[in-house]
Amino acid sequence: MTITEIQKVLRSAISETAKAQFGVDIESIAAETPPKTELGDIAFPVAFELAKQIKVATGEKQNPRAIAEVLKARLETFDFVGKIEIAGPGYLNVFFDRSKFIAENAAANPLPNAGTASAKICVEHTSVNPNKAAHIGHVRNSVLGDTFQRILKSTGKQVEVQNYIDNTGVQVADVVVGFMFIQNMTLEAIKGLDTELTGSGQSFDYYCWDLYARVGQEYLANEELKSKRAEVLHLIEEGGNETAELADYVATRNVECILNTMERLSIRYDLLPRESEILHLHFWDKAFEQMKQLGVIHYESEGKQAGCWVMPFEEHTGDDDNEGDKILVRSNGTVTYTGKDIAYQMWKLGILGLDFNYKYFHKYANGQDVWITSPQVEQNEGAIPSFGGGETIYNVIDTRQSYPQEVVKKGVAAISPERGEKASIHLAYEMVALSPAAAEELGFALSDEDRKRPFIEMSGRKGLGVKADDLIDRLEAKALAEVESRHADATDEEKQHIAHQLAVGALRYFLLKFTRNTVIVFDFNEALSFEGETGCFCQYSAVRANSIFRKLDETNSVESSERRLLACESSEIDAIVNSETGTDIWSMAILASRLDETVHAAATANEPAILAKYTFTLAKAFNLFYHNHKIIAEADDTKRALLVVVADMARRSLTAALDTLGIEVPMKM
RNA sequence: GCACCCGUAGCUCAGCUGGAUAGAGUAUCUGACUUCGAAUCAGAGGGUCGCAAGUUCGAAUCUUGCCGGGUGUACCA
Repeated sequence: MTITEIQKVLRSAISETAKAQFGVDIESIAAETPPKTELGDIAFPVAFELAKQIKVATGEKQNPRAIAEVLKARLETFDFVGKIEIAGPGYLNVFFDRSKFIAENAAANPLPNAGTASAKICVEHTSVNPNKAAHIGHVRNSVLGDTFQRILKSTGKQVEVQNYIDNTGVQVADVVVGFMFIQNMTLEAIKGLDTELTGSGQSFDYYCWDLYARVGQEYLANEELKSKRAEVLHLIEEGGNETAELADYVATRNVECILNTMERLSIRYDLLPRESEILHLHFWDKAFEQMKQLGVIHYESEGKQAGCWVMPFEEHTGDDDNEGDKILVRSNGTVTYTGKDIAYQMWKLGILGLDFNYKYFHKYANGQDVWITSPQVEQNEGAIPSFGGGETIYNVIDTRQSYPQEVVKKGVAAISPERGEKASIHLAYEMVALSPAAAEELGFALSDEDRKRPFIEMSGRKGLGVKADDLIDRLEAKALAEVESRHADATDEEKQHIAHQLAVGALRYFLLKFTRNTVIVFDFNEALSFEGETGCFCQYSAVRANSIFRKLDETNSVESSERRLLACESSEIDAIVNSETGTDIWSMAILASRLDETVHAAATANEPAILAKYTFTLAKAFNLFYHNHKIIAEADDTKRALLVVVADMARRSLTAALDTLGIEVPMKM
């Protein structure tokens, strides 16, 4: 039995006993992991809760320890239980039968549910405006989203990953203004520039990064240029004209660049839904009609918002400057982002009654396909997968967009009350900001006031930010130097591959170790570190584990060791595992067995950091285990077999945990 | 004004639905490479969990108030 199964059995036994012996119904039974192995493998603080309930029901005051005694007698009858202790004021501490547990879990899959299909879940992440290169703030979004979808898959869910392309928004319009009215370039000229850039090893999205910042600066001084923005935006939204064609080229090229950046980090998508299709395939019109009929929005005929369609928002009141209600349709008839997102989310949930057209976009190096939406029906080779229609949808979006996301959620819930607000989940996360020192390191002049601030927000408009590709390049270069110093004999290709794996591990772990609602104040030293709580540390631990198994001969292989353990008396194993030095062997085994439980906890709490922390703890525990036990050199046959089996449990669990974080284990490092 | 987030070791952060002696990393100091790889391990010092009340057998965790920092409240996204 796995830990999860054992917990389930124990919980229901406690619940039944509570009902039978004390007449109390207890809805949820908390199970804890004791702070130390010496205190047990699972702890139930349930006796305190029961004492309280009994007092409420009968007025009778019972001692928690006496209640725990009754539960103890019941739980002791299970064969997987070694012993039970009542500790402190009434903790019920359960100790597993160690030899039995190891024998049963030695060869178990650390993630038993992965791959078992169920109702589909849609995860939207990345959704970078396609007008410039991605910076590390965008990468936090993508890494969180990608890791979360991996976590969901590890719990057995079927997941579809979408990256929304806002190809008709203001930000794309700004770069288009830059190309057309600052650079005076036609579409042909831009294509020529693109070829030129590619030829000289530069990238289109970097060029746009600088151009976008320049447009932002020019707007401040040039009113005429600023007036072009609305014009251009209108033409892009309308489509079927030269400006729209130019914008489409610019946006698509940026999408390609951003997808390349993300692929460097093992982040891939199934579908790229575009905003232009939301408009041209009349998704909004349909959602708009439904909301009008249901009365969830209304037309404002007077006041500040006269001429607009708005959704009321009572949760917080407006002030002198702003109304509390949210505008979905502007007085000029155009739709806001929030409005379009309502239509998009309805499609994601399969309640819109319309579908996109699809075009094959790209095959990733690993064989995965990514599709993009299209205004017209396309001739595709092979079948188009079925997109959208998720049972639950997760939207990985900056916490600064919490307010419009609440509006979207309310709109969707109003149209589909039976699905309700639980169907759409905003996976919010705090921004990645720069320390004043980091901003200056990037060459930005700061005012004295700025220098006193706790952090400086990154800004695409100002061109202030750490570009993702730059950081990955720096990480790879640094890792390569380290690999070079340790494995000078390896081929260049091999060394580069390892350096790449280490860079990905470092960056992904760095962005995952913080919980979602922590602002990451970016620091170059910390982000570029390979020591301490880093991805590299976890990878190193796994690499060491693997090197042991490469050196084990046939008679000591994992399979032989498992056979040897099964053949010997359990008392013999118990003698080792229950001895003083054996306790940390057991600690290693039980910790390695908690991956499945941890992945479920991370999925339930929508918090990938829980898994990152566990992975680090596991790696640390293995390093200690590795230090304290000489596995290959162990003289005692049974103990050696036990060490091999436990080390194997640890490395498989560590490898699976890292894989769920999107981090590979190098061959050597 | 209103809504949301944060305040825990010098610094950066964990702390699960209230539970056992509040933990990591980093920095500082000390020790360990003839070994399955030292990108590692061990040890030491370092805490009024912002402040104050309340609920409870029990509070870093829940409630209220205050102080300090941040974000949002756009006919941007």
